[in-house]
Amino acid sequence: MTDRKKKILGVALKLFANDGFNGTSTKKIAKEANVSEGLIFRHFGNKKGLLNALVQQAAERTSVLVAPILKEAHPKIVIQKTIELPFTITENEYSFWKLQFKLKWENDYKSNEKMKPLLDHLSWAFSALRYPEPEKEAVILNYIVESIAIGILRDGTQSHESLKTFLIEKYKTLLL
Amino acid sequence: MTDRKKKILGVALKLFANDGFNGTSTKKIAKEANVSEGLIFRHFGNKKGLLNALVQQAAERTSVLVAPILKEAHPKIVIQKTIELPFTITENEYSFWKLQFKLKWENDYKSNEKMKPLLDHLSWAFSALRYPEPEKEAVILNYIVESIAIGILRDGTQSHESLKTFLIEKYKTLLL
DNA sequence: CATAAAAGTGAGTAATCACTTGCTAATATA
DNA sequence: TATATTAGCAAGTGATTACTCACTTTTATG
Repeated sequence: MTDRKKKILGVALKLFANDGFNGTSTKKIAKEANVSEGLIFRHFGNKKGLLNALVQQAAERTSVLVAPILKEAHPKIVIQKTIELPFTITENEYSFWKLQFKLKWENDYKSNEKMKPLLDHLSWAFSALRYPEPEKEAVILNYIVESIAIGILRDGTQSHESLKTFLIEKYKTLLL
Repeated sequence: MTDRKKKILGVALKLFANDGFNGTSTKKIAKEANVSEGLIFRHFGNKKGLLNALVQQAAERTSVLVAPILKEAHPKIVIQKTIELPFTITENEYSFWKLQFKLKWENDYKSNEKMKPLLDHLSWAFSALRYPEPEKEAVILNYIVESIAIGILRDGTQSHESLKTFLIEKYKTLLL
């Protein structure tokens, strides 16, 4: 991948995340990336192709992030690592996640199956710990984690830091 | 408020919720509302003015929905009613809530203070029930409820119905 | 009933949109 | 080194955009 192509992707990610897909013109992307507008279409075909490239990058990045949890064989640590997940977001990844969460509302990009493996592994963990309704516990924890991620994207990490230990302790003491 | 004005608001709500603000043209709104395009600008000044009118309607509607919980004086019922909140969404309100949640990602309409009174009342309820960290419990429950609402908007009510009783039971048994 | 205000229309308008085309510069490959 | 392929640019293109304006129709009010 050429430097200019990477630059286009980076700028598009930031602008799509902030101003939305329809709120961002290809002209603005080109200008901010110091690139001719035509180059965007040379590389990505059309505007939607540019978004698709970003979505594919995101899918790969997500699976990398979730992989260590899926490999984890100790149920308690699976839960702990899941809780810690949103707190591993660094500021330079904000645009990335912001776009991810925004796209969940677009009809074309619902794809909630990306988190399915994590949900299944969480169910297994709760089941191993003898929770009476492991699937529901998994869904709830997944919801909590997603909301925290959204909250962090809105207000920053440190405002939620105390929630992390609180949740970890909460789930720790509930395990008997 | 004239019939045509109401019609414009209704159509705009649906289209903004589905296709986004920037993804919806005033021409399309006018056509679907059987109204001249100029009338939109006569009534709302500009396109953003139309969105603002919808946002204001939403604020009023939200406070009406939350009001009975805020009046509730029994902490256990405050929690139960909060859990039940997302399940009171009917299908004809989907567009309304969809737009609400989408707007949370727009820089101009973050306004998360709308739910602040509910959050405070939840804190009070958990405090009254001798939870060691009532504020955090309130935040978590609020997150859960928001996520359920989002899930319902995505997959419908009945797929989440079992979660309701599960959560109510969960919070019931934890109270000593 | 007269008249002013409000509601409503439809044909514009300049600006912006995503995208194309014809071309040159760089890079890879034989 | 010759040549084919890819990367990149500048100047377009028609379509669409939010919005305006001159005008007519309806409603309210003294």
